[in-house]
Amino acid sequence: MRIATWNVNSIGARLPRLRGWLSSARPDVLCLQELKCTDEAFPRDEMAELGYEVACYGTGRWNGVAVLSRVGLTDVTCGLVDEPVFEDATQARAIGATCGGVRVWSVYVPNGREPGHPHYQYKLRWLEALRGTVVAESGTGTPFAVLGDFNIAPTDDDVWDISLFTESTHVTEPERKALAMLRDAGLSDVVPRPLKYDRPYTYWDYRQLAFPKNNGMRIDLVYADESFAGAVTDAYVDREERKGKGSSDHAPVVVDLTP
DNA sequence: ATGCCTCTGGGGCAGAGA
Repeated sequence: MRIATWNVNSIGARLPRLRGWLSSARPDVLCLQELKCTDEAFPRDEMAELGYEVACYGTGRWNGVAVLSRVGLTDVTCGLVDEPVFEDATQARAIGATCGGVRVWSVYVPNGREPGHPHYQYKLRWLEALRGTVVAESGTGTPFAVLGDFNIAPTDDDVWDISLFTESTHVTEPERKALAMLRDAGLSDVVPRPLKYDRPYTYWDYRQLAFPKNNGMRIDLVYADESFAGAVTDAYVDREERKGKGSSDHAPVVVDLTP
């Protein structure tokens, strides 16, 4: 069984690349983030042509998450329990579904903007709500994982140059502590192979030749419980998908499990 | 090293991304 996660940075702009990637990689389950579309605008017919059912949660211009599956799709949950709001609005950042006997959550963790910003506090509160969902749903014997854009680099080696991040989100102690709390709740970080170079970055900025220079970050993560992690046979970052015109700034992370 | 930022909404350019 193949499960993947990909921040596509707009499902509309990425549709040709998404179709091509689904046809070649053929994941059984794909978690998507940053749809930037409403539920009505999601290209369900195009996904159905490729054999995928869709569960999506999107509100338009920003955010938006989905789960695609060709091994069944049930028990869809939109949003976290006690999910915090930002500026009085709930944002579409988490969707859970059960696919082929595996429980997955596709998440787009708030960016945080900068330490001290209200969005940063929102990010930390949001991660606490995610932990609540993990505690409630993982470790039951049904393989469970949270996959998505966590907007946190777990270690200093997960950014290309830590000295450039002294005033930045993504590497602060409270953010990393939130990840540690997820691990304390029974999840482990399924670290993918990089395919090239020595670090499995998943994101490279569009600017300043970041991708050719490999100035990347590992912020798209797979946090899996024991049942899920124990079944993993391989995991890799599909950096080929970051190349060329019309790419997302994130690459897919692919995990293979025993059937 | 595989390309010097891209996306949406709205109809210009602001806001977000990380």
